[in-house]
Amino acid sequence: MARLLIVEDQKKLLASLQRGLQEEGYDVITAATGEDGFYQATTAAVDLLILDVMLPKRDGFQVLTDLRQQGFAPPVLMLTARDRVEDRITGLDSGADDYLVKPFAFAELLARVRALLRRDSAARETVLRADNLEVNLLSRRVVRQGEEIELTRREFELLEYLLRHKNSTVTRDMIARDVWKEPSGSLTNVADVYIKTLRKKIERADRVQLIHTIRGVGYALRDEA
Amino acid sequence: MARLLIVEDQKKLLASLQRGLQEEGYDVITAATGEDGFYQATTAAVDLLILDVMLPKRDGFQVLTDLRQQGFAPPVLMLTARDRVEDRITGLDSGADDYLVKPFAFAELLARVRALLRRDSAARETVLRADNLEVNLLSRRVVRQGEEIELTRREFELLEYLLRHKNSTVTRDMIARDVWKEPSGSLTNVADVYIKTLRKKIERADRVQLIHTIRGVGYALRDEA
DNA sequence: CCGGCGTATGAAGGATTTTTCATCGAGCGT
DNA sequence: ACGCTCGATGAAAAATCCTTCATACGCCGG
Repeated sequence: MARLLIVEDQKKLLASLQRGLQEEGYDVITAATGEDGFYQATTAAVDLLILDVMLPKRDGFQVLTDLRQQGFAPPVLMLTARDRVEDRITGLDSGADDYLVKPFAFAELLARVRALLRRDSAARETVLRADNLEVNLLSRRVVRQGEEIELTRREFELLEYLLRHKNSTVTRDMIARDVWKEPSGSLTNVADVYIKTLRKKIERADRVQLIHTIRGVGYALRDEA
Repeated sequence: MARLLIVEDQKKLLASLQRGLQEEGYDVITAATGEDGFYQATTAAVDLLILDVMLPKRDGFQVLTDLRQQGFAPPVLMLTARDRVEDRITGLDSGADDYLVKPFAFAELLARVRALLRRDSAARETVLRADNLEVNLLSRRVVRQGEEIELTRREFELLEYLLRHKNSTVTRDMIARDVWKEPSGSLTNVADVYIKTLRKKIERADRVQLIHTIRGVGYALRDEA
């Protein structure tokens, strides 16, 4: 589950936020000062930061500016008692993704947290699909029907190539050239062998055949959606 | 510049939003009904959708739900006169990324639009940098000073991890947990060994040291730009 | 039905990657 | 400066991945 960092100096509020968010299943870590918050944000692997503006020593705006400067990428939800429009604009422009004014309903905080995490993970997606097969090019994870499939580098590259040419036939020469980066007349049957291991891994329990043999030509990954 | 779609049935508000956003340099298209909004969102290449909730025929919630269903990915900012917490939660949970209650300050709308667009483009970024080192997460190619560097899977993942935590210290435990996906107290020094191979490959001819040892803590990839 | 061509398959060999281990060296506190 | 701890390093073992090869199978034309 996602890891949240809450930076808030009011003990009672901090405790109740932590408890509430943990009950929702989040992994919550906390800090009570701007300095500690900064430290935790840069050292723990945080998925979302909930940051109070009014903090002793270093205020939230400053912490956030410094973090973004450093390349801190996760979404940030600012909390504050200050309800002036200028404050909200300052917060957003110093790198916050959302801005919630105290007092707020916990349920709304939750909804905003969900929205921020949802977008963050959605935007990172670079996914190729066919049938119920999903290939994430960034995380390099392959999933079919909720089941994760482990592929080696070559297998992954071959599958990516087939997916990019979805519903059209690719010849062995094309594969040799583009996946193996070898001259046209590659003598061996490496590609055949890899097609086999791909089939074994991808078309196992699942009965829908994706990779079709085009006799005399090559292979085709078909998505009859 | 980014293209925004505004869906709003109040003519005067729509016109003033359009004008104001265009003055900021955005490419603005509009719709006055839920149906037209849905159509435009699915056919024009929209970077951000500003969506009113109260619309004739199909209301904003429904339009949004249908759009997300269809795979509509861009961020959505909902506008509404309804200020009940439940409405905001409904909006966020049906796929909105932000929710602004009328009447609002135009400057705040602008700040929220900036924040949404900023996050969206940042998350799509697929290149990590430090000094003159570039790591492309999609092609998995690593280049320093124009020279291509070949990394194995583990080396690449470790480097990516260090870069994602640029300018902060990562402990061996963090590396073990997040790169090797192993429980905390991993007994061996695999990470050390990989740090070494990374250093050898990345800090070769180039004299600028990137990976620093933080004695007693871990390692830090520093970018003193 | 048979032969021939093209594809599938199993297994082995080779190459690379990943991990372990033993030892060396460098920084830090006393 | 000494000793101790932590990190660096080289090399070898283990695991995995990639390629090759020999053979089996199946489709298609005659």
